[in-house]
Amino acid sequence: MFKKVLVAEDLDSISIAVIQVLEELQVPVIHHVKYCDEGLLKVKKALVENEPYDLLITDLSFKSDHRKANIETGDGLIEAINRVQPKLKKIVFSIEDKSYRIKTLFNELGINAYVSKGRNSIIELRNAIESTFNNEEKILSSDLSFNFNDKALIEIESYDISILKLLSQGYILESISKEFKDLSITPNGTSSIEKRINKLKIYFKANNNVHLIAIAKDFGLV
Amino acid sequence: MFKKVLVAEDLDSISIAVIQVLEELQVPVIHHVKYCDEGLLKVKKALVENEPYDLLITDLSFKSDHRKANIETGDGLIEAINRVQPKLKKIVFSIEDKSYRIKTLFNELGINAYVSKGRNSIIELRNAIESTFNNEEKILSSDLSFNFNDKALIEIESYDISILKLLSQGYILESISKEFKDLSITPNGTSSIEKRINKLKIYFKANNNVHLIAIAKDFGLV
DNA sequence: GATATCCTTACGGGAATCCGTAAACGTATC
DNA sequence: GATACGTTTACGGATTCCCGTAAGGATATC
Repeated sequence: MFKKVLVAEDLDSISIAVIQVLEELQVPVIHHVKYCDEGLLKVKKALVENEPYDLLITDLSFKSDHRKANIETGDGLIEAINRVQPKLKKIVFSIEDKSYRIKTLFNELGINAYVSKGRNSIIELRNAIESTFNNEEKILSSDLSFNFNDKALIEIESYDISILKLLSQGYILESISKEFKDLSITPNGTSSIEKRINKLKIYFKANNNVHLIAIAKDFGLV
Repeated sequence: MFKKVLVAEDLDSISIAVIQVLEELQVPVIHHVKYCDEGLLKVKKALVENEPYDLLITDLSFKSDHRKANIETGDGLIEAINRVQPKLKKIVFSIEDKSYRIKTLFNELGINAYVSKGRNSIIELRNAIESTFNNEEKILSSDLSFNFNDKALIEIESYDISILKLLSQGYILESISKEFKDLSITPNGTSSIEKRINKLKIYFKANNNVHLIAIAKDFGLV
């Protein structure tokens, strides 16, 4: 079993249960952080001291509070860790259940397992830890039934997300076009952006831009 | 201390910790349900058997799954329980931290305490349970710093929420007007609704309707 | 190099919004 | 009943969105 595990989870009500699982699995060293920044520090320190972690279990969303944080999300934490210890095994334990979000975690951040917080997630988490230890790949908790080959949501790319983000911030077409030109994002003509928004509206069955943003928010895209 | 407590919480990773707290407080009977419907049933059954609960601890949001549910939220559960056992003491334990939402819980559903899930919420929950037992009123966990007398968000009333809801569903002004006429909600002229949307835009510093809905989503108003 | 194809951009008319002003209505007061 | 006041509704012009069509540009194929 794993020898040294780091848990990044802000809610104490949840970390208690996660740590309990690790104890049951007889993990000798279990560390727990409530802030992403702290997590990165611990990983770096462990590397320097030549006693690196061999597993990270992290949440995705962290509450912000009075402390100013450099890294605010689990995504960010993983990204930062990938730069210093890319081979660290990573399990994400989060409430998020949107296939788009989860796929990018596997494909772009190289996580080993995703466990969705739910009614029977503790046993799922336990299984995921064991499977990860046995070098299985792309482990998904069983309540997530989407297919990895499903192209549907992969088609939505970062370009679309950028448009949706700006729309949700109150930008009008012309401003988006200008912003894209400044950032050298192409295509950036108002027409092209308009066309793309149209596709999104068809895809999400949205009546208008207001509706579209409401749906995008529900999907956790922005 | 309380003699019979019902915990309504779908996430097993959280309920473990909540139940642990109740055990530490020496509550002799602790029941736990993962679905709202089940919670209502248990409360009714306990009443019939003349062994009613004396405390409810509930989450607000419950994941939906294959099971078809009549009550889908903690709000709904409390509302239903209020009809059969209005004097039952109620603590809400949720991640929600929007003052608007929390105020309505106290004012309209008569909850006794609100504990926000956070980095030190278990001790807060424990305190809230004890305070509730001692008949203290309107207990808020300490990380929620808003003022009960703060008028700001109280001004947003259900009429505004209705407008925002319909907007977020892709309705145009005229359709909203028609819908309001059907439901006998007044005022229902397109002009009045337009004016109200304008006020909301000013209030939330939104540039346009798209922006407004994005903000409303963030605030958890719709 | 001619042709086809795809992608990007431009343009224009109609619909919905944004925003200010004014009329109609309801209620209270005298 | 006349007046005043606040709320609701109506109207109109400017802006933006919406949606279709078409022109311009790049690339691939022959």
